[in-house]
Amino acid sequence: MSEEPTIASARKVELLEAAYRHSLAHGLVDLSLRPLAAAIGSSPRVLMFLFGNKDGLLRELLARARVDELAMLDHIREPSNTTAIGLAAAVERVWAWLAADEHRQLLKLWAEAYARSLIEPDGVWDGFAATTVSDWLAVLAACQPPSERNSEEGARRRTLALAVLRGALLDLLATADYDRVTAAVHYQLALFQHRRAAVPRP
Amino acid sequence: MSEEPTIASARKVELLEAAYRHSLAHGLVDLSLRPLAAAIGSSPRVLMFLFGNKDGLLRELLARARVDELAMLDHIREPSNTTAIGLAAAVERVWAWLAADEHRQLLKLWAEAYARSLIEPDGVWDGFAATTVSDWLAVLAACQPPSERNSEEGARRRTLALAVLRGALLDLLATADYDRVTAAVHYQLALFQHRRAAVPRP
DNA sequence: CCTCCACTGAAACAGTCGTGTCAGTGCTGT
DNA sequence: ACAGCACTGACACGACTGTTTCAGTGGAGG
Repeated sequence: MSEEPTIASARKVELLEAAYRHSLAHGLVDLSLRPLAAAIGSSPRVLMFLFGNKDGLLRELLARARVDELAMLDHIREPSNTTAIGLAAAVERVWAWLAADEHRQLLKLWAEAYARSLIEPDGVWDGFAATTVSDWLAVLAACQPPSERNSEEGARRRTLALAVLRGALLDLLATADYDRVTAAVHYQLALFQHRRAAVPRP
Repeated sequence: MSEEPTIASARKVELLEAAYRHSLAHGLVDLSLRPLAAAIGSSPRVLMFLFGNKDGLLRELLARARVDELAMLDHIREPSNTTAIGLAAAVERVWAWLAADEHRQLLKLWAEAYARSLIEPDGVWDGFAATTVSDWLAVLAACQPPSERNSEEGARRRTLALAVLRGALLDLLATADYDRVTAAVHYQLALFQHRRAAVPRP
């Protein structure tokens, strides 16, 4: 009666990786066990055995996608783990990663999960959107110099940086117009050089 | 043999409006005819008769949502139809509309349709994401003074403005942290006052 | 050798899906 | 009064869904 493993195993990670590749290509909306199993050389019976149920598989797929996302975030501050590289440099590096062709599928999957978690905040999608917001904000904060990091203006600046990156990403995913969107991001980088702008109206 | 109206009719617009309200509350992902019909006091048979098939209904729902979106865009330049109000003022007005509580559901529906059209570019969702990008960019361009409108920098500025609005919207929908996100948008408005920033590196 | 255990195949379960069929309603114009 | 049209109810069809039941594999450890 050990019908609920939920732990790792060689075959499980192998199938999860295959299912992940399939999800990157076809999205999660229409995911169903029989076609998925047929595509990755397995059977619905095995998927149920290894992941408990469909929600368990979905959860592990989202976790797998999150691994790729967090790996990117770690790479941002890589060259200098000790000194803060500044918000502008962080935005530039993140954008270089987001705009790369090979990440297009992953980012579309991310957008799908994000939107889904806005509509169905319960169950599998619970907190996905809110989690990525705080993940990214934390990384951007870590890139700010300490004096800026703890100020009110610093919080505004990193929330704004996150908005620019996410908004530009949405644009890029829809239009694939790399030049126009990248020019806009670089324009923002120039604006960011003006460290202390006039404080907005109260 | 008139089994395909696809045109307007009193009952049709009434049911479409009811289905639209239902979609705002529950999203489009799990929409299916029988529960929907039961919720809005109709029957799957009638929905099929009036909309042809489920895709027809979905198409009209997306069109209905687009009506609300375009009505907002028209309201942006309302007070002065003749003179351009400038990009910063346009962003401020759009953000006021986006951040209003009563539009939260519509904007979540919009996010869902946007993400879906990225993953399934064919069929019902065809071009939804790309269309909204160009719709909004056109409105922002119309708000720019003519001298700015046709310049390279003007194009960068409105693409950036769109990214800030969309990114801030994503943040707001996920965290509902109105104060933090609005402060970031206002910070960007201050940055926008510096009309001619240093040109980004080539 | 024999047992245990991770894994698998085939088939069936009850339920839901979109859609089609056939038969009506009830109101409108003539 | 009668024809026509917009709309509706009841029901069945085949396909597909997640999940379960039962019966096996095959290899590793005692």
